[in-house]
Amino acid sequence: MLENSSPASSAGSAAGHAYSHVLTLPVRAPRSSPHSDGIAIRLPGRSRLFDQSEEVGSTFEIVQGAVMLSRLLRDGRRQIVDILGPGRLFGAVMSPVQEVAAETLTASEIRVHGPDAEFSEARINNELRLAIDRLQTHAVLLGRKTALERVASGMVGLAVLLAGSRALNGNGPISFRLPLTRSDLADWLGLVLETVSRNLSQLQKAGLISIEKQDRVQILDMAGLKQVAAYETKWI
Amino acid sequence: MLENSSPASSAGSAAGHAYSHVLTLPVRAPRSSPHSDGIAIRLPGRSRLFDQSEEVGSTFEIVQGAVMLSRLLRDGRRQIVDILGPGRLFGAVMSPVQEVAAETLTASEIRVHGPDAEFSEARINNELRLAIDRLQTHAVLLGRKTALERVASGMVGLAVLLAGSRALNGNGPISFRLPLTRSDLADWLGLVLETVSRNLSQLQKAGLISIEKQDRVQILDMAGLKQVAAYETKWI
DNA sequence: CGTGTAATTGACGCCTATCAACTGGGGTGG
DNA sequence: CCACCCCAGTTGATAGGCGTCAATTACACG
Repeated sequence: MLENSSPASSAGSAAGHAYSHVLTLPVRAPRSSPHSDGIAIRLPGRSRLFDQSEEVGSTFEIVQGAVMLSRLLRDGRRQIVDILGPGRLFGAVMSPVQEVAAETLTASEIRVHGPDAEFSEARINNELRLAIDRLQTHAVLLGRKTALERVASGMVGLAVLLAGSRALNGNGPISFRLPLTRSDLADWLGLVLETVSRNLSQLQKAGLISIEKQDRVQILDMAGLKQVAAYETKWI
Repeated sequence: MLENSSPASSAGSAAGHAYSHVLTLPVRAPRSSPHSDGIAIRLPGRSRLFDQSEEVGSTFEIVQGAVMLSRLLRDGRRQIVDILGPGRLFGAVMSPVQEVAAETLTASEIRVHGPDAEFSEARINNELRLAIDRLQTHAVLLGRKTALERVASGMVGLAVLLAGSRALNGNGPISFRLPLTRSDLADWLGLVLETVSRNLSQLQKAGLISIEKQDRVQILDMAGLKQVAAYETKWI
């Protein structure tokens, strides 16, 4: 027979979650008038917005903060498929049947729009196209980059997300708090957490970044980091 | 210093292309009246529709056949990010600035719509959402599946694309011609061509598929294949 | 029938996963 | 306020899966 040892090892990182105090808030569509532009709610980090395969009628708009979208295989393997920052939409408008789970990474302000909320088609199309572009970029990372390139790419991407796109070109040192655990990073970059840790250390030894207190990241040489990341020229 | 040996090995499979007689047809927007529903053209397999980073004003609609979208890293590493079948749209409407190259896989009939073509917003949104769903599914494959699972998933996906979605549930043997070389499959599944070949052989030895003349595929046990593929239940 | 390219298969090596021990930082309770 | 605990993170040793290199076979096309 055909022995296929599916590595359900990363299941541990998916099931037993990083933060035990995850609040699963019953976020539901606001009962307000139609055509409202939604109510804004404040959520702590690690709040579950909705689960994979859950029926979701609302569309969510990130006012500030960050949200990750992830998929699970039945044996528990997890892939974080996207990470979103301010301005981005997700939820009902982005996919009729939810195929992902959504969770805040940092304390966030999220605007919740009911099923009858009116977005301009141009806005929706634009958001959908942005999502496709990010997913295609990530496919290249997952399919064709080495572990070191992935980790470097991840740091560049998070710097842009958390410190603004000026991070890409400005040459002052950029710093931000890592809102992802090593296990999250691994599930985003298609690695295991030890490999993420090792390669972060390597980037640090090379003088490209520095990490303090495990989650304070400072990018010391953005140009060098992008080069290691095999970063595509046209981005953002 | 930081030694990063980027595996530009798959460059060979990207640069020196599989079929040397690729015709780069100057497909341009039809000069016909606005609001036309486009002209249909017939193309042989391996016709390049547009290149990565090329300015493309037209939107393409697959009447019949199949098209692959791919991205290249500067060192030549290639990732096939999506494979499309009849009914699908790609080109201008799908992304304002092209970030992918598009090439037919099989002899195809493609409808070319000029920049001012009118698609219903619902149609466009639906196409964009489908693309996102496929890309998310592929991210799970690239980030979290083993080589055997990837190859099995690829065969299931191609069966659906080339033999219709009835392939998924019907229990008669499904057969189709593989329109991808082993090198293409590798660039799609995030592997090298030898690994693809080995795992196809393994699926064959397990009695799940059979391959004749290198490109005649027959799926003998779809249920078993889906199981090996770690195929998600809700699909198509 | 001969040639060129794709595909298969084998041998080997390396990168990343796995397993395990240890370290560090934050929170809590005495 | 400090000591302890718990869990995230780091680092090392080892293993294994997939990539690499190379030789052979199969197939398509003249």
